[in-house]
Amino acid sequence: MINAGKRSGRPRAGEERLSREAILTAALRIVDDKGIDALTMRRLAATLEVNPMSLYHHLPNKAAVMAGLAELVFAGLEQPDPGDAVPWDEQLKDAARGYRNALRAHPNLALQVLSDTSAVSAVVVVVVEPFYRALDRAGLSPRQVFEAANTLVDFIHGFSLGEASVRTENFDLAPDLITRVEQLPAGKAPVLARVVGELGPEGLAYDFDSGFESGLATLTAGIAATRRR
Amino acid sequence: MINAGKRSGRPRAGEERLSREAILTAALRIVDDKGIDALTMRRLAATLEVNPMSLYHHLPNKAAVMAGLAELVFAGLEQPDPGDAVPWDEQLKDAARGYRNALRAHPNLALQVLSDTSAVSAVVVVVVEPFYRALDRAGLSPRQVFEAANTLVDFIHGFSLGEASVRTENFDLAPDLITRVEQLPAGKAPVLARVVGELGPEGLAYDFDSGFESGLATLTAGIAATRRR
DNA sequence: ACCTGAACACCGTTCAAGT
DNA sequence: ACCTGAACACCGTTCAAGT
Repeated sequence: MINAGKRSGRPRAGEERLSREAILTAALRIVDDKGIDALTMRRLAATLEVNPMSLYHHLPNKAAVMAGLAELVFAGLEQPDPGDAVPWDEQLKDAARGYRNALRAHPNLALQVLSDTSAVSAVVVVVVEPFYRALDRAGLSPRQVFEAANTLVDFIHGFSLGEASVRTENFDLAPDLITRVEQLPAGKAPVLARVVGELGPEGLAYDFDSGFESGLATLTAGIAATRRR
Repeated sequence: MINAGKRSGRPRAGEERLSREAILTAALRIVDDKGIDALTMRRLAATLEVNPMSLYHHLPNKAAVMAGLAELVFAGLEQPDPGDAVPWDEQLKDAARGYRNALRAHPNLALQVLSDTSAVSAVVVVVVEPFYRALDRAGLSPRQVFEAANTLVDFIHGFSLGEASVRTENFDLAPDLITRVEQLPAGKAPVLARVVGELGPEGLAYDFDSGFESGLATLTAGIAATRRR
């Protein structure tokens, strides 16, 4: 209790203990350390050694805290763009890897961010330029650029959702999938059962990195195919 | 107040007012009508005209209610498989459309389901067979089938996430995107700005159906390309 | 202007008591 | 076995009062 003898009322000049930024930083720490459910206004205030109500002078409500977190995490995200030195598809893949890494940096927050339309569109608009640049270089029409970028972003979101869920729950995909397949009624999903059987536990030991690369390879190949028509 | 004179204690035989199924059905109705946040144990009990605590005799806690909802919605989902009468890529697209439609049927629930690993893997294992069948027919190796199916499912999840968010918030993509692009610092995202400008409001009037089809086209083209190596 | 304390209207859940 | 009532330990937020 460093601040046990705290007084109420307005702090003296230069003594403000609270600011929007300080609140959001503390909130991000809670989310990263204890998960999204652990973030309550009361707990947040407690870690700042402040009355819960003090927060409301800097942020209007809890939703604003959430939105502020999304902003905090992604606003500073600058995509390192390899530029025209590499082929367009490498440029595109690099942009995708950067975006995935950004979403991965705060897995507890990612679930929240990806379910929040306005957070997503704020983030996407900041992040998407390298995608557009690469797709433009590939020779796509404006409409094709727009659609390909959307498809790629959707893939990254879906992938990151799975990745974040697994991270926050510490669960092992391969045994889970095998068990589930075994529990299905016999003959219900023959091809699935055969493929899973042929791959075996080693083959299914899911590696998120190679799964992501595989998706990128498929998507860039598909985009390249679209281009030539 | 139909049941104002309710008594406590065990109901007579054949008089049970509560069951797991009745609870979940009522819960789904609340979620569909008022959104996921409106689903509280106390409110759920109220709509069933029952004491909140009675629910705990049928489901251990609120998380079980959520999981039960995911199960309820997707367990009965049978994919209409056009079978080998159509080319593999049409079969694949049909399976994807069916899965998207299933996620779309309860948009308020979709956000929840897609953030819940165990719900997702339970759903996926039931839904994924037609994907495997089509990809197998395309001549992919087991490993390629596995990876292509994952990529496709990730795309559908990311797409559905965006679709569900927009539905639950009733928001218009095109003006939002244009405004956001205009608010970016000049020169920050030149290609994005140019593409958005060339498409114009009409070109950006986002149609989820054609966005989804565009993604499917790219993915199937990419899968076809992978196959021939 | 900024922080506080008490209060309001909620939550999910435990536990002992009814029939 | 199934339902209930009271209680506990929380929430987010409003409002009036301090300095």
